[in-house]
Formats: sequence, structure tokens, C-alpha cells
Amino acid sequence: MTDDGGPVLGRHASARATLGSVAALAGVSKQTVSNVINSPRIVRDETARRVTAAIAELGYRPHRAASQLRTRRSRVLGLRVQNRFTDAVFDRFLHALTDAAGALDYRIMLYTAPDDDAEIRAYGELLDRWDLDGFVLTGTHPGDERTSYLSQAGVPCVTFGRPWDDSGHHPWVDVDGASGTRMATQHLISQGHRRIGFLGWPDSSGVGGDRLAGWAGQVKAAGLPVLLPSRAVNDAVHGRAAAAELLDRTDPTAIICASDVLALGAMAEISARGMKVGEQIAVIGFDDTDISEVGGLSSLAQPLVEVASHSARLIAALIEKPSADPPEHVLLLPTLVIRGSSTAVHH
Amino acid sequence: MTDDGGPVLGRHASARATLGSVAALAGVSKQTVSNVINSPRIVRDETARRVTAAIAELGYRPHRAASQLRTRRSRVLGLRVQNRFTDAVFDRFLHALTDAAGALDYRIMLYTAPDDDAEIRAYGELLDRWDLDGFVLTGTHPGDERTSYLSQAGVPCVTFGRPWDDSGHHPWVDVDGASGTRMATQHLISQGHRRIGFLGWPDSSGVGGDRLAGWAGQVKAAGLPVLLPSRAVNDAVHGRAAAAELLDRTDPTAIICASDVLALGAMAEISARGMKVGEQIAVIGFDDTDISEVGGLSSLAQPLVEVASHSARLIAALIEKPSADPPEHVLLLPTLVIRGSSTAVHH
DNA sequence: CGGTACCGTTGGATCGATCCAAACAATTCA
DNA sequence: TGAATTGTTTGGATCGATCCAACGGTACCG
Repeated sequence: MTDDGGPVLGRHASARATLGSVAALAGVSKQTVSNVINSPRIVRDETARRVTAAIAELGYRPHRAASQLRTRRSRVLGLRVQNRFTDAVFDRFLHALTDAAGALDYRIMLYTAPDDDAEIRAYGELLDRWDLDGFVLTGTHPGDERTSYLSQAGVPCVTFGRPWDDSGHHPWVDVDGASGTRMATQHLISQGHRRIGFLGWPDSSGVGGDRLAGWAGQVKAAGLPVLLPSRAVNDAVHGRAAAAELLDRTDPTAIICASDVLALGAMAEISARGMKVGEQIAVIGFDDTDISEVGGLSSLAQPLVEVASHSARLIAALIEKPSADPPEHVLLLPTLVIRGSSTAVHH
Repeated sequence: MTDDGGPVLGRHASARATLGSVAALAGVSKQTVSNVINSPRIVRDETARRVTAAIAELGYRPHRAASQLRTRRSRVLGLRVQNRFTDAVFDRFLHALTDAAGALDYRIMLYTAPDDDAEIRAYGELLDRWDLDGFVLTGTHPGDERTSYLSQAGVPCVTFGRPWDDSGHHPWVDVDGASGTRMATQHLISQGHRRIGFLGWPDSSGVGGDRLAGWAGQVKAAGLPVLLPSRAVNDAVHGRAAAAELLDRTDPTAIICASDVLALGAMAEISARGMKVGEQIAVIGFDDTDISEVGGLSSLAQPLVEVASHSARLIAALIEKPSADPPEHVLLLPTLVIRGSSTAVHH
């Protein structure tokens, strides 16, 4: 079999390039080649040029496993695949994170776990066998023990989501849900609404509580009645039932929902009652998923690309120079995307 | 610092267990320990017992990078994160695949690529630097060059999706969309429908063509009019417009859609015209996403857990014994989940 | 002119598992 | 009993990159 041209797919080259072969071609030692790659400053310019040329000519790519064996650094981050994250948000985040990590030369390795305890049990294997450099955790919640476990073990991690109880000795990135629902409320008020309800999740702590608080605060600040929220687990069927209850009990002209899925349920209920979404009752969702676009649903969009790039940046920093500085926290604002569900004329 | 108890998190143990330390404890050579793990049959029972005990006592876990350096096997599979797969299907597949691969001691590593060419360009780096053992490809389509590229390079791969043109020299797993839409059509006929339309994607080859063919075949076989399908790119807005066009042009009493997203658009249009979905016009979607559950949309559910476990099994087999046997192909049937959108009384 | 300092470079040991060939033990057969 | 056979176990080299200690060379200083 002949070499089929170039180092595009190393597997086919007659012999894959190694530090040694590059060194031989450049007429220097292996160590110098390594230095050119890892600590360019200590190498003389002219030497560096020769080595760089040799690297290019051979299409040399450092072999991770070899490096990893010596340094105990894998350049791989662990990410748990959630069964159902906040709906359709997870896969967009996944894509953005893979990109952002890749830009810093990190890769994402997936794992699953039925619950947090199982996840914690899985860490040992992922660290011992695979040398993961760190974890990106999503879906933080009150009582979350994962971060304290990891930081105690000295393993770098970032969370997408604030720590809801401990003081947060790790870096995190989050989206300010309260500001989002505050914006949504303000928008509805400016459209003339006076009875604005909230359709949330059963759990009033964590993310759900945050989104609820923004609505409640703004409604109260405007001197409007704070209608008791209705609650449902995050699927459209329960959302619809809870919306029905909310409509019957509080007679609102607008409903802000903790998620698009709940909003979908609410819209279904409103339509089923022969009313028009946006005209008789305004609805605003959260997450700006496909659902929103179809249904003409106003919704709060999370800046997932930014969340991902900050996450990658923070964990890379933590891995590369474990500093004593206080960890950085990033809180981003969602964007209100206005569609027909909150702007059609009403009354 | 003292050893904080047990090998749960190896990083903290005073010294991590290696083949050597296990061998010393068991009073055998490193090679024998390795044999116990990798080729148990050639080791005497009593020796194996001693070694196994030592492994347990030290909480030994083989270090992948070391093994990988020697064997060129990483036990890692590459998977491209699609921006938008067939909606909400991807993240469920991802979860199932991570699980299924994990059960065979493989891990999933993600990568992104804007298009197929970029993906092919990315293979080199993933193979050379990371030693990926193989790829799980999704979203196959006519003209797909990824599989031929990989098989030419001798890299194992499985596809979720049939090869739509080449003869398929690689194993694949797919869901029989035509059978699905055939079942859906039959179901509608049994509900008394005579004018059954189809709302599909612009591209009539590949997945979309398959789903369309099932509908067309069954309608024709029943001696009913084959109404010219309407087509739209896969989002609800275009789906709604295309549904409007279909309703105007062919006056159907039922519509089968190539996806739930399109079905959502269709339902929106039907409601907007003051008609009731299921009563005046039946709708059936594809993928059985959350959308279906809320909207009471009948839909074809893909058996993603099975797809994932077959995919994992097939690629693992290919990696572990690259045989000359013809590659295995698995075609699974979707399940028709019947809801109100296709059963409410009509006429 | 010898000594200290620094800079760039080098050889060799090392990470932890697996490959291979050779050594050893147990069993069979002439 | 000795030789041939089969079955287990072992030492040492190896994968490819990085760590570390030591090297020769140039510059500067007293």
C-alpha cells in the first residue's frame, strides 16, 4: 500500500509523525521540538523556525495519550447528558459548549447518571481512568452536593446555573431569570395589562423561584395585584391544567410562564376556551424554543453561546492555573423576543 | 494529608493503584495482572483469584491513556453535535447512545462541524490526536461522502440512517419511516378518511422521501386519490404556510406530516381557520416529541433506545474484530401513538 | 584570565499498560 | 526415565510525550 498523499488522515501515512521524526528532520532533539510547542519563548527564533517548518512538512500532531500519560492532563471535560434539561435548551447549549471548548483545544466527553448520587459515584471512574480535567455541571439546584464534592476533591468545575445555597467557591455562569421575567412583566404593563398571572414550577426555589421572583417584584412595584401563581411540572399537559386553574381562579389578562412548554399548555387551554392568545389573553414563555417561533409566542431567549464560551473560558483558566483568586461569576441577561402572543390588541 | 478513605476518588489516595502495585500485592508479575483483566482464560484459576482480590483491595482502575498509548485503542467514539437534527430527537438519541456505549465501556466524545466537508476535515485531527476508535454518524443523506471517506481510511463507523445511495459497506441502524407513514395512513383510512394529504420536506430523497413513499403507497393501494403533497423546510412557520396551501389546494380531511414541527404548523393553521383539529381535520406527526403530547397530536415514535443500543453494539463489534463478514443492517419499526388529533369524530 | 551567570539545547529516565519472546512448570508420550 | 508437549508466568522493550539534571557556549565581572 502506498502513501495516499499528505498527512490529512495520519492513519494512512507510511509512518505517523512523532516528536522524534520531527526532531530528526529539523536536526534538533525531541525536547527542543516539545519546547517549540509548549514553551516557545525559551527557544531561539531561528531554531523555532526550522522546527515549525518540519512540523508543517510532516503534518505532525502531538499525540494526546502520550502527553496525558506524563502530565495527567487530558484536555477533556465531562458533561452529563440530562434526560430532560429545561427543554430544547440543552442541545443548543451542548453545541455551543462543544464549539467553545474546542476553540480552547478541549473536548467534551459525555456521561449519564440517573441522579446526583449516581453522578458523584461516577466521578471516580471518570477521573481515574479517563483523567478528565474538569466538569461542566448543569441544572444546579438547592441542596446540590456535586460542586462541594468536586471542590473538596480538588477537581475543577464550572456550573451553568448559580449555586442556590452554598456560597459558591467555584466559578459559575448563569442567566438572570428574574431580570427576564421583570422585563416581560414591564412589557405587559406597557401593553396595558393590569392582571398579570404567573404559571410556574412546583419548586419555588432555584431557577423557578428566580423567575417567579422577577415577576412578583415587578408586579408589586407597579402597584398591581400579585395574583397567586399556579404551578405545574414542566410538561405541556400539566401546564395546560394549571393554566386552566389559574384562569378560573384569578381571571388574568396575561400569563408569564416559567418555560415555553408551560406556555404551550397555556396557549392550548386558552384556544380551547375559544379565546385568542394575544387578543384576550397574552402569554409569554421562557427559552425561545422552536415552539415560540411557531406559536407566535413571546419568549425570553437565553444567550447560550455566551454562557458556553464563558463556561469554557472559566474552567480552562481553573485547569491551567489553579489560582487562589476568588472564582469569577458571570450573570447574563436574557433577551425578550416579542411576538404576537403579547402584542395583539386586547379588551 | 492523610488518605481519606478508600479508592472512591483515586486522586486523593496516597498513591494511585497501578498494574505494578496490584502485582506486588498479589505476588505476581505485572503481565499476569494484565492477563487476568484482558485474557482471563490463560490464567490459572487460583492465581486469578489472588489477583482479583488485590485489584479489589486497592480499588485499581486501569489507566486508559497508558493502554491507549500502546494499543492505539481509546475506547472513545466520535459524535457530531448537529445544530438541529430532526428536532428533539437528537438529545434523546444522545442520552440513549451515551448509555448504550457506556454499557460496553465506550465513551462518547463530541465535535461540531458546520457541514460535511468540515466534518471530513475534522476526522484527521480526531483520529491522529485523540485516537478515536470510530464514529457514529447521524443525518445520512443522498450524496453523503462521510462514510465512504471513513471506510476508505479504514475507520470504523455506524450510521443512524440508511445510506441513501451507495450500497452501504458499513453497518447501519435506521427507523423504517415508510412503514410508519403506511401505518398512519391505514389508521386514518380506518377512521373513515378518504382524502389524506401529506405535508413533507422540500427534499424528496432520503428520510423525507421515505416517509412520503409510505403514505403514497398506502393511499394508492387503497384506491384513494394521491393528493399532491405540500412541502416546507422543517420549522413550524413554513409548515403552517405549506399546510395552508395544502388545505386550499386539495381540501383534505387528514394530513400526515414528515415531522411534529410541521404538524404543529399544520395544527396552528387549522385552528386559525376556526376548525378543530381531529374533528374537521385529522393530523399525524412524526417523532412523538413533547409537542405531540401537549397538542394531543398522534405521532410516530422512533425507538431511539433500540437504535442506540444497536448502534453501539455494531460499532463495538467492528472495532473489536474487524471481520470480513458483510456488515449488519438493522431496520426498526416506529410506533404509532394515537391521540386526539386523529380520532375525534368527524363529518 | 578564571569564575559566575545565564541561555539554549540535550540525553536519559519516566508515566502505566501491552507486546513479545523466553523461562518455567505441569502433563503427556515413547 | 527422558523427551516432547502443553500450559502459565515472567522480564524487558515499547508506545510518544514530558520531566529533570546536566551540558556547552557566550557574556559579563572582578
